Amino acid sequence: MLHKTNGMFTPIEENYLKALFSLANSNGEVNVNELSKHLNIKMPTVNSMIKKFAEKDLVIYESYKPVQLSPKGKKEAAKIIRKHRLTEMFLVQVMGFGWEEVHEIAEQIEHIKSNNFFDKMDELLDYPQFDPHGSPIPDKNGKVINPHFIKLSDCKLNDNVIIKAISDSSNEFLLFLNSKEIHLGNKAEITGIETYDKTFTLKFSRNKTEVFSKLVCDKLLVQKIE
Amino acid sequence: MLHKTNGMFTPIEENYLKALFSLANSNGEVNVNELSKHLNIKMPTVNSMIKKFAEKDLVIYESYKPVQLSPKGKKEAAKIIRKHRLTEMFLVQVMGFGWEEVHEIAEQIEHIKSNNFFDKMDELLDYPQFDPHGSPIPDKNGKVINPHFIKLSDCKLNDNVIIKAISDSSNEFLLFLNSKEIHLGNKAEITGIETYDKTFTLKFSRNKTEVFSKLVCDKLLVQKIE
DNA sequence: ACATAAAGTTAGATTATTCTAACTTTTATT
DNA sequence: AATAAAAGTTAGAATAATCTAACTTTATGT
Ligand SMILES: [Mn+2]
Ligand SMILES: [Mn+2]
Ligand SMILES: [Mn+2]
Ligand SMILES: [Mn+2]
Repeated sequence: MLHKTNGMFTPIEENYLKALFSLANSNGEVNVNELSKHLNIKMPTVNSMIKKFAEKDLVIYESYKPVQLSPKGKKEAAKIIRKHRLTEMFLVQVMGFGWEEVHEIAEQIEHIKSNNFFDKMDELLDYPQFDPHGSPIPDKNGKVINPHFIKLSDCKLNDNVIIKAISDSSNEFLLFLNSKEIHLGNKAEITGIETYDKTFTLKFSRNKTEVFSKLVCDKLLVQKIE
Repeated sequence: MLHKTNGMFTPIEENYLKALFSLANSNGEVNVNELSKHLNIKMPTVNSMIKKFAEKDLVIYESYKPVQLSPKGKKEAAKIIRKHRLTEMFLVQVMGFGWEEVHEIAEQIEHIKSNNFFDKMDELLDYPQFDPHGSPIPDKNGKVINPHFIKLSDCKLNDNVIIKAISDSSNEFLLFLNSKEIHLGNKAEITGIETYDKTFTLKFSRNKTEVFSKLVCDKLLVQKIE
């Protein structure tokens, strides 16, 4: 048989690639230990997969050093993240799921082998730039834009902001936001900042004011307006 | 660890179950050999899976005899077929795919583990009874209705029929029907039957008459009207 | 009925992914 | 610097799904 040449990965390999992409620090490095914890797979297993990836030139790797996705690996990872985020957007916009329901399903659908399928989603959604949690959707070539949103907690008194994304998409946080009826795109003015504990008061409209702890404000990514 | 109790199958097991369901003859029996050919998996491999299925009470099996799905196995198979057919309908109706494009994608999506996902499809499609090829969609409990459509080739001169389903969903046949602009739901009158070779002439409307070979008429399933 | 062919089974090997236990290297702490 | 802890590796085994080769049973065709 001819040796495998092209970019066809198993769902398992795809999950490793995504994890490597997400966990990369500013130098693009990932510790085997972090990867192991993130994937909930023991270190020796992760170690063998890393070695396999090094063979396939998906990562740059030397024993006892952190791993780094190669340009090729980064591109492949971004393509899978694209499928994940497109799927989440599709599930919310077309199928009517809540943003707290989509991650688990997208985690599976991202592995479907059919470019047509994801192209059709893209078309139906009119080529969205962001997923339902405000994360950017990589393009078909694996290029990701960096929208440089800022943390709400880094804003000043009287700033006017739009909520653009969240840095924690856990069920608990999403359900918390649901309970306060906070959605991406909401505009608000910062009408108070408690200096003692950095609690923010936000005025969304005449009849809607909310008080958020620093914990929450750290997770809300915004853009200033005006 | 506790032993696995409930109905959670691997995609591979699900494909075996579906194949057993589809290949069953009138007595519900399937030969290992047919199964092997259908799945494109060698007989010894199929043999071991059958034995595993027998352990799990999904099939009734004795050495050197044909296999039979148990009631439990039949129910599980029908649930997967339900997901396959719902998906095909969704891909055509909601996403705008052609009926010749959906099978391969559905073959993968049928394995997604999320009842919510398929329930949402069902709801969006308003609880369809048939897939895009006219095959009945089993209900949530694995119950399948038998619509007893008849072969066009079994109809008589001057019969009026509606095309309800096709018994061959191969790409070639679907593209042939596309080229003639034949769709499910089309009505026609049989205006001619060549006795020599059973070629049918069908009048679809004032300006549309088609001549179909017996090969084609055998694959078109219809309902008589009036 | 006997021989051959077809279908089905068993045995043993292979690949992918995972684990635990034991070992090595690197990092942190006294 | 010595030691302990953490991180990383290696070795060896397990499971699921697959294969080929060899064997057995059943069916078929004279
Ligand atoms: Mn997600
Ligand atoms: Mn995944
Ligand atoms: Mn199909
Ligand atoms: Mn399938």
